[in-house]
Amino acid sequence: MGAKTSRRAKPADESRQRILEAAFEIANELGYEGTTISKISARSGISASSIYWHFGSKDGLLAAVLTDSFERWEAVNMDLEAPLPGTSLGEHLRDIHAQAARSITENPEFWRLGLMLTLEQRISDVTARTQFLEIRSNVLGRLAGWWRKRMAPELVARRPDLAPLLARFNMATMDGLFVSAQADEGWDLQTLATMLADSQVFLLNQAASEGEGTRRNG
Amino acid sequence: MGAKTSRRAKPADESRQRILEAAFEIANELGYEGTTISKISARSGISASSIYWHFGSKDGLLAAVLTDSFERWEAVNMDLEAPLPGTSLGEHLRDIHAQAARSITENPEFWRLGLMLTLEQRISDVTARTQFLEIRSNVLGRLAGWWRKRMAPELVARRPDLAPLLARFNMATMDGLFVSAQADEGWDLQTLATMLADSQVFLLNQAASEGEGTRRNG
DNA sequence: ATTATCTATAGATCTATAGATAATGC
DNA sequence: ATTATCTATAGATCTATAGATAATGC
Repeated sequence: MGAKTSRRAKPADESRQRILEAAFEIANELGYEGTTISKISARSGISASSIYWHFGSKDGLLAAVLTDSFERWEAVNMDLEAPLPGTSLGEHLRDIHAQAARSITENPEFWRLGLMLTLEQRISDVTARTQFLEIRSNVLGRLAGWWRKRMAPELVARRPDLAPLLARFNMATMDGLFVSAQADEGWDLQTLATMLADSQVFLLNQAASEGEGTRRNG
Repeated sequence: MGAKTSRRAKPADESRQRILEAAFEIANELGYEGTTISKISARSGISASSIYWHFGSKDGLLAAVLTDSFERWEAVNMDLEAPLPGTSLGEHLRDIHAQAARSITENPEFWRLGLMLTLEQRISDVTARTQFLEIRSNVLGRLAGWWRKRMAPELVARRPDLAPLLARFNMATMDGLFVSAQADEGWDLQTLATMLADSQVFLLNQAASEGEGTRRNG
């Protein structure tokens, strides 16, 4: 009943966008396995066959969802700057981590989706999972580069493993804070971010002083 | 074809166990949403109706899976001891975290399942999810208690928030190492565990020395 | 009688495609 | 002609239950 549905009312890819949004929301709530074309169709109001027309397959759709949401996430979260002159490394790190902690609570969607894809263990035929793992490894590389610039050249030469380790320690802790925030709203993420910043400064100093005169043991 | 299936060949709850195992494996690979009675039936070789007879519902089955796997996990992972006399806190922590890192790679199943349940955001009608969150909060409480015993009474009185914070920092980092290990096999978890131990000792000392004469600012 | 299993099946949901149809761009 | 949509539908899979059947424990 009511007006006959007019086909092709929308310009170009407004529908595409609606589908991506609905799929992103559902994948975020339920993971890859819980995301079905049916649910996406119901939420977006666009027929299942149109979804297939746009994306070809569930795998293709989820891959597009990941790319699309990554672009938005990256714009907000990946500006790694050098500390301003006059700012200590410790202060700067506290700022950076505080910002990261804020983004964990304010827009957790992209990272949550990625972590769910990481934990779901299908043999690897999920394109979106592979994409996320690549993004993750890329972010890690950028973090390591940032750390390398904060280290004295002598230290970089003596401990080439240190920058990647600090980067990994960083990412691991942030992943952990992320999961914690999902499990329980009551965490004081700001304080925990400060603890991480202070720990990193300590670890860096520890490594630097180990080299002064003494040969490392092990 | 072949011999007619004999019903009720098995004693008491051997079947129950087979179902739990199959369900645990599948839930581990695919999360709650990806776990279906059909798949469990196929993997365990036990008919769907028998599964319903044993567990009543999918929710009931997954709740049983979580309880059952938690018991096995707890037996291996939750013996928090005091440091032996003559061992420094730092050395002891390194041991503890090294052990935790080993268990992350050696039997990640229970914790992975829990994290997947945590990240999947269904409104909360999943009993297993609630159970895991309670377990998590319980583990956190035990960790905080452990830390409190390592702190001078004066410090406990002055910074009652410190033990829970160290516990949370600990758990967050371990969650993060866990996720990292799932994403990429190449991590040197032992070194990262050492970094965590050293950081905690540093944070504890930092808090202790802050109280010597100076009033904390903020 | 109770316990534990099976087969069969209803009804929902899911993936994917075929084929019709309407708007757009030549 | 191409683009973007819809309805209809096939066939698979899923949840859950009914009802039959066999072993066990009185």
